Amino acid sequence: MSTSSKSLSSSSEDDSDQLRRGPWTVEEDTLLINYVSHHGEGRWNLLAKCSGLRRTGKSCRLRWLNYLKPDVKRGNLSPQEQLLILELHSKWGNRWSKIAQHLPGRTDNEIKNYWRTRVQKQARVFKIDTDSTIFHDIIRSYWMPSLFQKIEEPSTSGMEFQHSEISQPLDSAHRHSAAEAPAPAQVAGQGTLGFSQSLDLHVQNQDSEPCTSSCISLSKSMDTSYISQVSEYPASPFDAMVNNEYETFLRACYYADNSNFEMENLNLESIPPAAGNFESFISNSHSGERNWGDHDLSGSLWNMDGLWQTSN
DNA sequence: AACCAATGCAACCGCCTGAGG
DNA sequence: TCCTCAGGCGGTTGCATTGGT
Repeated sequence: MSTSSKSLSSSSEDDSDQLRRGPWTVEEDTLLINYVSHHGEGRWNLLAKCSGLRRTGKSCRLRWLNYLKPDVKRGNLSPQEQLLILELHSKWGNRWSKIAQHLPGRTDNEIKNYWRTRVQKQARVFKIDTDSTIFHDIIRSYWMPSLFQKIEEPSTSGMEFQHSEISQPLDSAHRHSAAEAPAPAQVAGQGTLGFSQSLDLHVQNQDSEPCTSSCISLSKSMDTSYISQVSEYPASPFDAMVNNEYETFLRACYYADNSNFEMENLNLESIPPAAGNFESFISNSHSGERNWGDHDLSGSLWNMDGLWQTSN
């Protein structure tokens, strides 16, 4: 965003003692860039004093790191990056700077904004807490597979994924009967993230943690050295559910139209009537009350608009 | 065309941590 | 051990932009 057109929210040019606040001007950016190019990063308070900028050191640092630094990547987050954010957030929570370390060119601020504007928005739509296991499972069972779907589609991105077994049919895993289903520890990653996809990621390990589950193997333009391996997923909350309910939920997710597998398109209103409310569905499941289980989902699918429809 | 609400994002705030004296 | 300060981090705010009516 160009700051030159923005007006300063406070202070005036002739108020020389006052620190400037608000959007940065082109002149300020130029001053900062010139100073850093000659003296390097760091010692931000000194920089603020010596550069002629009437900004706090913190403000200078932030402007540099989030906007002016040459390797800052701009533009929309790729599906790969979104997937990585979701994955790493499930591992580390709101450790934005730590997450950002694994997305070259992306800043913690940008990732934080992405989370708040995109991910939390969905939680509001569902009227559930982003910290809830329900929401985490929606992400893993729906959003992340949709991103994988996008990644699989050619020419949607300059970056490519290498994921073994990713082309395996979506339903191959969850078609296991409850008896056949792997134990929760084994399901971790596959039972929650893809529930059907074995995402055996092979990533260089920065943290020397064992790479035990789905790890994303990024190639091409994304430097894999930045990607830490992802540790074990927590067991799916659905592991505790009545098997039939879990199975039914997975079926519902699977029948979603792959061509439009977008979190944004997930419309709980369009889910089969008895399961229109996710929370009640979950609670009913836990209480043993059947919900979708009584609903014949065969032949039902998500249409191109992400709306639930039945074939008859 | 005008208004309003929602959205996205840059920037700020306040707290925490670690280094140095 | 305590104090001070710079830098880092996560949370929050403010405003320009966008989309709908």
